[in-house]
Amino acid sequence: MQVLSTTEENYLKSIYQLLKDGGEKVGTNEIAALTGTKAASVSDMLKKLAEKRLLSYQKYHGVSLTEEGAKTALLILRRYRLWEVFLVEKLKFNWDEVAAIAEELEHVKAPPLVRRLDEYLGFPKFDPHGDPIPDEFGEWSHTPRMILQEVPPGSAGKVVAVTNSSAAFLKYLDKVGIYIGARIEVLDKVEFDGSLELRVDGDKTSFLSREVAANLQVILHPS
Amino acid sequence: MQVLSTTEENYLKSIYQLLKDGGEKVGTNEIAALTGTKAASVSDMLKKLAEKRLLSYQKYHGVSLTEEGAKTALLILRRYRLWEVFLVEKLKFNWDEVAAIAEELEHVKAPPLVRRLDEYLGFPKFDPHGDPIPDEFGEWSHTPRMILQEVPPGSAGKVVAVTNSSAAFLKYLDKVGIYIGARIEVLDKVEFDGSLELRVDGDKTSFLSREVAANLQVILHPS
DNA sequence: AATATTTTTTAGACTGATCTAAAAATTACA
DNA sequence: TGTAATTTTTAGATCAGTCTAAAAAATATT
Ligand SMILES: [Mn+2]
Ligand SMILES: [Mn+2]
Ligand SMILES: [Mn+2]
Ligand SMILES: [Mn+2]
Repeated sequence: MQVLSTTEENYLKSIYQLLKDGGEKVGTNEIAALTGTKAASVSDMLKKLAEKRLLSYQKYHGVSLTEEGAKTALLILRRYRLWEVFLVEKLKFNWDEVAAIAEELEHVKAPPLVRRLDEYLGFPKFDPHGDPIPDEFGEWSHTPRMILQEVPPGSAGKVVAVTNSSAAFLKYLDKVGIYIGARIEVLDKVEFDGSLELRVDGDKTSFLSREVAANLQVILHPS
Repeated sequence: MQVLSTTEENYLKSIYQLLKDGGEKVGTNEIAALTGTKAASVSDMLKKLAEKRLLSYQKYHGVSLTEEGAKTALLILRRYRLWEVFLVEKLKFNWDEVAAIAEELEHVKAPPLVRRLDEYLGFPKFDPHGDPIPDEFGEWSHTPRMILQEVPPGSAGKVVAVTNSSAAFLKYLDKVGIYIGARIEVLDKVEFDGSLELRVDGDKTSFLSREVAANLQVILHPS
């Protein structure tokens, strides 16, 4: 496992994220958009990371991560999510405030630190947004989840993750009383715009737009 | 308060340390030795930091920190020592293992993080080595301390700080059972080499060399 | 006071990360 | 299928931080 710069780590993680919710390959402009750089800079970095065998790169045809690149990305993600847990569970930050800080902390690489932090936090399996935390080998358990938007009316379940961690989205969820672990009953799906009518924790009744419901993951209760 | 790079922060903290246990001005070579760089690199950095009004610099005559430079250094030291407390108190690292990790963590500058960390740790006034932790204004209370080496035989006191934080030194203290808070009675001072015979916590009797005793600070018990 | 030694600065070069502008390749579409 | 639009790469600069080697200044020694 090579020692990477903060910048290299940030690129690697970005590429991982883009591949995860995209396809086989990811393009230069996409990476530039996500990392806040220009395509020219990305081209340079892709060459460097390909040189280090972290990704496979054919000019003009995008990149994908190698085995080693993917594993490295997952170990960065592990640190990122462990710090997120720390910031929320221990320092009492709200879940919409932790992204930027964890973005910095994730680059402190001392392995004993990561191990002890994990232990101190009680070996959490999920971060404050419901995302799984890879273990020290870059592995995690995949539990089957359903997108709330696709849950048929009449079903009930539990919110287990959000697939958008922007402060705006998370603050909105706070306002309507939705959180990781909240019990949800889908009462109706409005034909016109695809919005959902639902009950949260048995009492509150809310309407959620299609966009919002598409960014919530649930596990259905057996009915 | 300007935004400084990690490198600039490290230089500033080093210069602060050198001035603290040295005199009025500190020279280029000294800084190079402490930061592990070459004199030429230091010259460049001194120009840059002088430009930013963090230190006053006359070519060939060494540097001293300005008011703003000193305050900035103290805020870096604050973050460093708070992280040291975290690593020892919460993550259960030994006091000889935390320097390098805190050296990295100190550069995460998000102000809410530092505030919450301080709160979470219970607003500690001293780090694991007994060094005072500056408050958010860069201030701390100076309690009068005595160097163990200078304590007259027959006196008793409490260890409150170490003035050397090398792993070798700290491990040695572990071995002879000396720690921050340990009660010490000075039984005798050996004329020949200046070493001390003392009792630790009422039972164990040790001999400490002059070098070791010179790096321990105590507060004497009123007798 | 003159010379030798030490310290510090400058000159010039290199690396990593970034940019803009221009060239090249790919893809879209008429 | 040939041209237009888009995407990507290259060329050439800049900036921060570092280095070695050489020049300059300060300090120590005779
Ligand atoms: Mn990051
Ligand atoms: Mn998260
Ligand atoms: Mn540092
Ligand atoms: Mn300390």
